[in-house]
Amino acid sequence: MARRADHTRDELTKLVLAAAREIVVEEGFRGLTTRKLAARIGYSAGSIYNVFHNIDALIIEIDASLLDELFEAVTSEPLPGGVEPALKALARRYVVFVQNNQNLWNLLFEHRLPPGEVLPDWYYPKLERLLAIVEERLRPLFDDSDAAAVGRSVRLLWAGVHGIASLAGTGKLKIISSDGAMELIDDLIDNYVAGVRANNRI
Amino acid sequence: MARRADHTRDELTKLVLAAAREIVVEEGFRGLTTRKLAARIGYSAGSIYNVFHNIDALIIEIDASLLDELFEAVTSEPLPGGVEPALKALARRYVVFVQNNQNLWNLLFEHRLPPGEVLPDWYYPKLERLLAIVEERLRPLFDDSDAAAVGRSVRLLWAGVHGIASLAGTGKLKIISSDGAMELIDDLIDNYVAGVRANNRI
DNA sequence: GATTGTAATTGAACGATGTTCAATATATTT
DNA sequence: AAATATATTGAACATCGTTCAATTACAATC
Repeated sequence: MARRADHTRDELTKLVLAAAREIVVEEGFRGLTTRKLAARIGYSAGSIYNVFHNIDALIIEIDASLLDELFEAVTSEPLPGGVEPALKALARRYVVFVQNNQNLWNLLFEHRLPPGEVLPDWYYPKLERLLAIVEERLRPLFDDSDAAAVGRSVRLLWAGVHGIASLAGTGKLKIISSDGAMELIDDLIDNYVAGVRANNRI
Repeated sequence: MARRADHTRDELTKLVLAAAREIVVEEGFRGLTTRKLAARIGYSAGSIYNVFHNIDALIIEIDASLLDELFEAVTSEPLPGGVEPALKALARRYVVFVQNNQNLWNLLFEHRLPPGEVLPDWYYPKLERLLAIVEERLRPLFDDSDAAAVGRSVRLLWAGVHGIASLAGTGKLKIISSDGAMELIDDLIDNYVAGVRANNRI
């Protein structure tokens, strides 16, 4: 059989992506194989390669859509005023999103590109605009001239929250129960921001 | 061929472990395969399964020895006095160790057990005694009665440093240059500890 | 409408992977 | 010397991602 006209190239792309997400949601990212994917959409494994260069490219696409959805989840409602409340609300939405999308989130953070491969250029802005939300709320704590310090804080908080959520999610370190993650994050924000206030006297 | 007496069971175990570490150091943890491992020690792939239940068990063993070495690296010299200097020194030794053992460290934090499998009981104390070092230095910041708060801080700082080192190491988020990781960690310690001091007034 | 060109789809194949296991050969015990 | 136990192997199994010649349907051209 060849050249069915069941779907356009574009439809097929979306079909593959949707089926891949389903598999990851149901079975985790170890369950995502080309043959299972092909079976689910009623095409052959080879057809996937007509639409994606390889499985890594597929995964990157899923990751990208996840980041878009995180942005959506984090910005859909207005944030409360005040630095700490805003940051805590952001972190809470982040953690809730991660918990609601555990398997997909694991895909995003546990998947490693083969050595030498790099993420496509369009990928990074999706992250940057997430960082920008944090930066906006953090800026009042710093002197206008000290843009470097703000950038540092944003990245530090992002990495910190990621570290907590990651260790809580995998349980690998047995450090943090999933419930306790939010507690730790609140602690981090409370004390870090207090420290910044104290050290910057603003 | 069968039943050579080249090595005792114990020697073979150590041979396998040593060869596995070499491979990971040289090629990253994706390079670690049973056949390559077998070839390097001059045995067949099947022999590895005489000594380790499977590859995951082997990796856990490598992880464990790495944690032991980290403990060694972190405690070999006395820490400076004062909370911030001690914590920063600890973090610095941690980061240096991670940088000096990048591929092995990636193995430790990127390897995931298959769903359902759990780490053996003897694994966790190796982590706990690392956390205990941090806790010892952090305790002066807290009221004696507030043991929960100290525990939170320890785990939070550990997860935060892990998050920073992890994102710096993988470059996946393009957030942090490897050089900048230490800067972020210092920032975290400086401001977090200042915040704890301010909030606890001790 | 017939001919040509283009692009999609497949199934088989390739070289890997982790793991299992009967067969075998050596040590050890009786 | 015979019997038992154990270490070792190599082939086999079921996977995996990926490639590609062959096939077929559609689109463009005449």
